[in-house]
This record gives sequence, structure tokens and C-alpha cells, in this order.
Amino acid sequence: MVNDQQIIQAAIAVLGNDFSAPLDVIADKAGVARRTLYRRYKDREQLISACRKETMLICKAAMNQAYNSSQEPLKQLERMLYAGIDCNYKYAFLNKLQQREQPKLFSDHDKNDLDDNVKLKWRELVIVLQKDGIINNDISVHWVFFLFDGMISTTITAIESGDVAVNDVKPYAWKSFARSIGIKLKQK
Amino acid sequence: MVNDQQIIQAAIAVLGNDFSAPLDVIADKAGVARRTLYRRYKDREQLISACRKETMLICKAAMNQAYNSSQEPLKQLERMLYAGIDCNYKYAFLNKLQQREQPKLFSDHDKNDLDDNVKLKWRELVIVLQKDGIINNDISVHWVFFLFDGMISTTITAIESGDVAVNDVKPYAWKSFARSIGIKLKQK
DNA sequence: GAAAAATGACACAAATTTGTGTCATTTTGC
DNA sequence: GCAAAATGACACAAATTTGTGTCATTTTTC
Repeated sequence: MVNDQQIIQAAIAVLGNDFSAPLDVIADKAGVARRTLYRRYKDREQLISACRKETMLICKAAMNQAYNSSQEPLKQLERMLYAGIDCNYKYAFLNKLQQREQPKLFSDHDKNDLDDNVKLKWRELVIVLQKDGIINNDISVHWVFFLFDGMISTTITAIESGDVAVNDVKPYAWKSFARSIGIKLKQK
Repeated sequence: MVNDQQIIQAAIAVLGNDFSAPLDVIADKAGVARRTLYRRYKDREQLISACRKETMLICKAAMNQAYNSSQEPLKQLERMLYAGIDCNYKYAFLNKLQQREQPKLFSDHDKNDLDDNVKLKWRELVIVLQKDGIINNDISVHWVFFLFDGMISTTITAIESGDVAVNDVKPYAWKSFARSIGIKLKQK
């Protein structure tokens, strides 16, 4: 009735904004008995591990697909933003997780999977766009990255608040992000 | 040696990104024995209460001062952004807290203090700027608010990462925010 | 529809977290 | 420098959370 993905989904949603939340909160959110969590995942730790794995898989796939969906850097960047938004709180969860693990393991197994493949591609896009004068030169790639991540978080917050129509918000996000880094969009 | 404010500061920093974190984490962060926390605050709940109070006091004061520091709406908005950034993780903490309490108490005591006084002023600013054509008309006040909040979070993230110089980042934030809502800044 | 697999609803021990008592030591106020 | 106040370092009980065992019931599978 309740599959693994739904449980992981619930876990990500809960842990994403309260990492030390007890397991029954997750169980409730998933609509499942706490005992069931332990049947599917040995540990709290293993559940979290599964969350990380799933999150990275999904985000990575979505980002890669977005990247490959066009040859035009600006379009690629736009679709990657949408992909991040679609990954939703998964994205926030990943960030929180990485932030938490950074002191421990610096260059470990699958963590850099997402980074190496996708973040590098993303970075190249930005550099190209900056070289072409499409993105302003007066800001660093680093700052552009923060803005990108930040816009995803902002959009997720907006969606979760329920005060903004979900369909409207993605183009808003892109328009705002694009402007913020100095891109002048052509009127459609 | 360690005063109340430092403890509150530590508590806000810890709870801001892990609300269920045990008290010894906060005690460690504050450089104080866990026992001391209980001497100053009866409860975990009272500590959190104190955090809320302090946070609101500081944020409100900073925002109001920013608002009052100029008559020019654009300048006021800019300074309010800076004030939000200065409030730092306090701001994130407040958001998390309100998000958590929203289901419980809808229109309660001091919560709306910050809202009524400061958020209303902020809102008026945006409406005026939009009426004057300085902020783009194609986005809603609501979305502008999310962008504002989001830019504060983004900036805090950037600062915490240590990859961006603290002094540079505030003007960056303003420039990016201003652009994102369609403000054309004059070159200084 | 019957056997197998998974679930929920308990109960329960171990581990962790909370909150308090005590006392030697440190810090503060004067 | 001394008395008062605050702190740290324990110890400790209560409460909460974790992880497991068991069994009746539900869901899947064939």
C-alpha cells in the first residue's frame, strides 16, 4: 500500500526541516506504523542513507535530463533550474545532509557523484554564458551558484506556503533568477 | 563569562537548522555546561521562548531602524535587506519557528508584532515602488516578498559557507535582488 | 480462495535525552 | 580580600526515543 518511495519521500520531507525529528513523526507522515520503518530499514541511519541515495539519484537524473534537453546554454540553465525546483525539498534535504557531513568525510564515495557530473556541467554553462557577456561579469561564479540554489529554495518555500500558484511560479523563478544575474530575456 | 545573549545566539544557530537537536549540542556551542542552561531557563521550551523573543526584538529593531533611516523607498528597501542579512540566522530561525507554530496558533500574541509593524511597512514600500514603475508590475507583491526572504537566506548561506567575502556580499545581494524584481539601478 | 508476505498493534529492553540535586571551584560585586 | 552568586562536574530519576519480539489481521500473489 505504501511503497518505499513514499516512505523515503516522507522521511526527506520531515528530516529536511528537522533532522533530529523522531521516527514516529516520519512514520505518521508516511501513514505507516513505526514498526514498518524498521522492517524496511535496519536503522535510522540506513533510512537516512536510503534518503540520500534516492535524492541524489532523482536530482541527478533530473538535472542531467535538463542539461541534455537542449544545446543552447541559456535554455539548459533554465531547465536545470526547473529540474531543481521539481526535485523540491529533496534538494533542500541534500544540502542539509552535505552541510552536515562536510566536516566528517571530505571526498567520499557517492557524494561527489552529483557534484562531479552535474555541478561541473552547470559551472561550465555559467562560465560560457559569462564569457559571451550574457551573464554579467561583475559577479563570481560562486555567487551565481548561491543565487541558483537560493532561487530553488525560495521557489519551494513559495510553493509550500500555498500562497502562489504552482504553475505560475516556475517561470517567475526563472525570470527573477535570470534578471538577478544580469541576463536580459527576450520578450516572448 | 558567557552571557544570556551568547547562549541565545548559540541556541538560535543550532535550532535554526536542527530544531530537535538535544540541549548538549547547544551547550557545547555556547561553551557552557548543560546544567547552566537549566539554571537560566527552566525548560527547553523556555529557552526556545527566549530565543523567539530575542530574535523578534532584534530583527524588529534592525528592520525599523533601516526603515526609518531614509525617506527614499528604494533606499529603505535596500537597508531593510541589509538588516535582514545582519539578523543572520536569527531570521532563518524565526521563519522556522513561525512555520512550526502556524498550525497551532493562528493569530497569537507577539508573533504578529513583527508582522504588523514591519511587514506592513515593507509591503507599503513595495506597493509604492510598483506604482511608480520602479519595481516591475508583472510580479506579485507576494512573490517579491519571497524573493526578499530568499535573498536573505541565500546571503546567509553564502556567508556561512565561507567562500564569499562577508563585506562584498551585501551589495551583491542587493544588486541581485534589485535586478530580480526589475529594478534598474543607477551606476554609482 | 489459500498460502505467503507484509503490516499494525501491542509489549519491552536498551539507549538517549530531559530535568534536578549536590558540592567543590570559579567568578563577581563590593 | 571576602562574601555572594554563578558555574562545572558529577550523579541520578523520569521521560522520550530507539530498536526488537510476537501475534492477530490485512494485503499480495498465484
